[in-house]
Amino acid sequence: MSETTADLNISADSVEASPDPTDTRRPVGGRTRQLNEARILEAAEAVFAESGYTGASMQAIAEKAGLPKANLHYYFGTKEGLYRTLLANILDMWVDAFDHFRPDRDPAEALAAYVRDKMRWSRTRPLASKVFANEVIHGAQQIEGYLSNKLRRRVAEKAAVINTWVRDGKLAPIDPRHLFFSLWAITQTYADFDVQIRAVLGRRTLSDAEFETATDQVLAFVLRGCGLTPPADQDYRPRRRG
Amino acid sequence: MSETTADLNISADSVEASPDPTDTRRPVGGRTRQLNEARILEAAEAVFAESGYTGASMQAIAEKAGLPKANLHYYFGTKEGLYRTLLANILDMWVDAFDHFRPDRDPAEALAAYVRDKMRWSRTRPLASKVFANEVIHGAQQIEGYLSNKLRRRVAEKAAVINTWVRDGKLAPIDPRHLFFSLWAITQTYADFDVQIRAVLGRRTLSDAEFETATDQVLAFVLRGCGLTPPADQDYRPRRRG
DNA sequence: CCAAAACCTGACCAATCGGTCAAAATTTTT
DNA sequence: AAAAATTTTGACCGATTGGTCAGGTTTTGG
Repeated sequence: MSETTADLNISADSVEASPDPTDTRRPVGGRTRQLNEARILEAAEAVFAESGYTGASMQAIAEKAGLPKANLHYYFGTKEGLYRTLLANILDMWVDAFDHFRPDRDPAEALAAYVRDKMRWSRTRPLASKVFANEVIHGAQQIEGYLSNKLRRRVAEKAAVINTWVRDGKLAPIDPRHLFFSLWAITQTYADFDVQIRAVLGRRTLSDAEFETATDQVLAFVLRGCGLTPPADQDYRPRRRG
Repeated sequence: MSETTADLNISADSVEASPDPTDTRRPVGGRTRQLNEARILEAAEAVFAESGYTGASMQAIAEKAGLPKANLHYYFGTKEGLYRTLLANILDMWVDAFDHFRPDRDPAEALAAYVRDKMRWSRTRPLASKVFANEVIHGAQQIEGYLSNKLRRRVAEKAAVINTWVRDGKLAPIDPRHLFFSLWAITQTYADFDVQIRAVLGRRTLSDAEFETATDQVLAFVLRGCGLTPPADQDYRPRRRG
């Protein structure tokens, strides 16, 4: 397996492994290496998102990256190694959004900031979201450790914060963990199920304005769902059919 | 292609094709045929849900069904034919839940019935949900027609009903289509992302009681999100950590 | 400028894939 | 019971898969 293959079981514990003397990893430097690995990972994200893990072929990724197939194996060893590295990159960017939930912050503000972050993520990195969704749907074998360790702890930590808000009467009585499940589902559906959404809306693509509308709708729904009042009534009003 | 392969482009229009004299399909009878097709479809649902379309092999489906591979091709022609038939079966069961949204019905009751139906579906047919999710995430090439025709029309039809409720002040100002996106996402996540949910909750499996809790949480969240009052405050109360 | 390290890649391999087919076995119809 | 229709199945096919490797080229550091 490649030297750069991420070990999700380690990173999942948010415990950096102590320096291993037998670690043969080259220093992550190497301009060429960094450039090519980035190109390969970008291509891999697109192909894995489109075709799933098994459906994605190293050949297809290589072509999209503009490199010969053997080159991919040189940098990442195996297909699984490349896939795991990609997943690790995605998860790293993922966790930070939790930081909005702090005890001293206004619940409505925290929720709004979190939802907006997640919606922006669905808008700008839909492929990453699809790779993650595909992984979880098919059993999450590669990120089992992350889910039941790092993510689980992080959710428990933030659930405690939300529970204090509930206790103080700032929020409707809610199980924070199920709240998170709903928040994830609602926001990520705009990335994962974009085809369905566009089909139902009758649009080939969603403009920035349309996606803002979606975000406003989601936000208002979530805030009301938590027993809060959306900042201002949306200017949305149903129109009678001509 | 097999005679029993569903033509999703036709069924998607909810227009039954007029009897075609050149139609060479055998009468769907044949006890053996019906039995074996059912066995194969059940096995296919499990394998497609677990491995996705490309990841699923006819060999794996055959083994799960307890039949030789050539037998599958005899009944369904190609892998794509089997897959499309399976999808058609799933979609057929799907659409009916919409019927809860009727102008004369109480909005809270209609929403509650719909959510409960969808949650029950996630509980009893999680594999079907996963097959559908996988299909949509990877482009929905096989059900494009269904999404942009039958589903789109059905949503527009029910969106009109919900709009009247909004106009009458029975519901908070909501874009019904985005409401549907959220409802689908929230309920289906309990099937599609079950691994993640169980990991976060720290449970190997969810008992019926735990799933009822989830349903209650989702229902209360949705009703509040629509500007309605949940039937009774849940007995949920956050407990301080020992 | 030169040696060593890093990088590149065409050619090749065993395994698995979806699909075919002829011939045998079974069931249904007459 | 004979004939026809349906079902079963092992063997086989070309294509594609992930992965390997030897031997080349390029880059880097002293």
